[in-house]
Amino acid sequence: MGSRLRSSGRNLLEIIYKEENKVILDALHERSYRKRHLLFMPYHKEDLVCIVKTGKLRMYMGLEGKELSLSMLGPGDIFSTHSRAYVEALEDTTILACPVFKFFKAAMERQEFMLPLLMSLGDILTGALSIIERLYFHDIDKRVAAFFYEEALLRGENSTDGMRLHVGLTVDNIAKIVGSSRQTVSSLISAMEKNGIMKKLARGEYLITDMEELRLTALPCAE
Amino acid sequence: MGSRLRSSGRNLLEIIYKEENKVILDALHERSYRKRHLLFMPYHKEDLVCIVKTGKLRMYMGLEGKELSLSMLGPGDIFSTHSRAYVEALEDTTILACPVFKFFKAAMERQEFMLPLLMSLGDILTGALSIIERLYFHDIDKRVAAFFYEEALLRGENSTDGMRLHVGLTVDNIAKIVGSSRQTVSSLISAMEKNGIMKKLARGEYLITDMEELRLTALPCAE
DNA sequence: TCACAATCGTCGGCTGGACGACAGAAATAG
DNA sequence: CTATTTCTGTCGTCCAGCCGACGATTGTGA
Repeated sequence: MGSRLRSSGRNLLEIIYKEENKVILDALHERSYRKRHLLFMPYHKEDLVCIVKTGKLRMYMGLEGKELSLSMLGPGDIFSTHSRAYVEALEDTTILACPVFKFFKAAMERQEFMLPLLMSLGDILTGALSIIERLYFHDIDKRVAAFFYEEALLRGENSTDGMRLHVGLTVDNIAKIVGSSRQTVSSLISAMEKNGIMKKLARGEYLITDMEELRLTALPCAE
Repeated sequence: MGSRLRSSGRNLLEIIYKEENKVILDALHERSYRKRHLLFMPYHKEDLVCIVKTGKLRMYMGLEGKELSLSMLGPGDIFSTHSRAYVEALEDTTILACPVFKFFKAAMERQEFMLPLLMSLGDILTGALSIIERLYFHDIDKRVAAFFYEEALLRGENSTDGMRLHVGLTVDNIAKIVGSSRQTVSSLISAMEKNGIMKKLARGEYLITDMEELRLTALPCAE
């Protein structure tokens, strides 16, 4: 998901497991959590930098029952606890955590690590700007279409009757990602089926029957 | 403006002008622009890091006549051109610019600079998350009240009849900052006057007559 | 100083989309 | 396997706030 707050890549994990970058790995401590565990609340008092080792996390903001998913984090992704976001485990997960300043000191000694780290931070900021842009400038029909279009580009599989897409998310989950209500997203998916663009096969499974029409619907939200 | 995309401080300027950090200053090139000049368009082809030396810039996103101000940048603030934002000069401005990787190399040699740089990036990301939160979770009346409340905390001046506040922005400018239309912000200001909370003295000048009521109106948007 | 541009307050119409509700279907847990 | 929980599609009501329009006021530049 290109518009999400995450750095894209396993670079960070590969780098810290190199022998010459041992100082960084030594600064990090493993923590494991079970599925559904709420790892961090907003303004967590420990000011940590964390790297996901295995598993999957969801970072989101919430207020009065309403939620906005900021990102789905996987292995190699980095995040900090000094923010107003919740972090929950979507599956059993292991992270590598370190107090911020200790992390900085270690990172400062390894240029090989520092550059991808900065690039990761840059990616996260780009993702935040993308969320802002979408929420402010684009209506929800564009945002939903863009969501599916981008998912299809990333993980769609061609088949005889169209492009199969295993999203692995419920309609409610998708709604929290695109910043809308479940009911609205549901009816938009229904409309796309009526328009011959996409068909819901089962929970989390879709068939995109007209990729070009989906792209046009998503414009200019997805480009 | 606490919720804006800017790092708060002159640290970066002070640091790069120290003799021992000459390598960083040598990497930066001065560029000057007149008031109203559009410095950078979205996806500017030069991938630059810039630090404001003097003057004032506005960074904003725009689409089809609609704009959202992301931040007001002043001396010591840092930004990059690799983004989907426009950058315009609000007054005559001088910036120090450098290609990203060259900047990184120089910064990597000076730990004294690197830490405040990372903290600046952290501040910018915090600001982005704050914008997301406000746009998504709070109605416009809260956002407007929060805007004035925070401005008052920063630069309000006590007087006999209340707190004088020189914002220096038109209603239209404020609307672009809080993410709304001029008409809506105007009518909200009018309502606050009717409710005895704040009074508009002149363009960009306000008198806050009930700071506590303003704070309550702004909750939970401003905390 | 004057002409013009920018700013502004106000009104009313319109719309995007949230959301409660409900019945049915699918998945999960014991 | 069964009971329970989660998910879902659909409908209809409601409302936050956008936006065109217009006349008045203020600020700027020559």
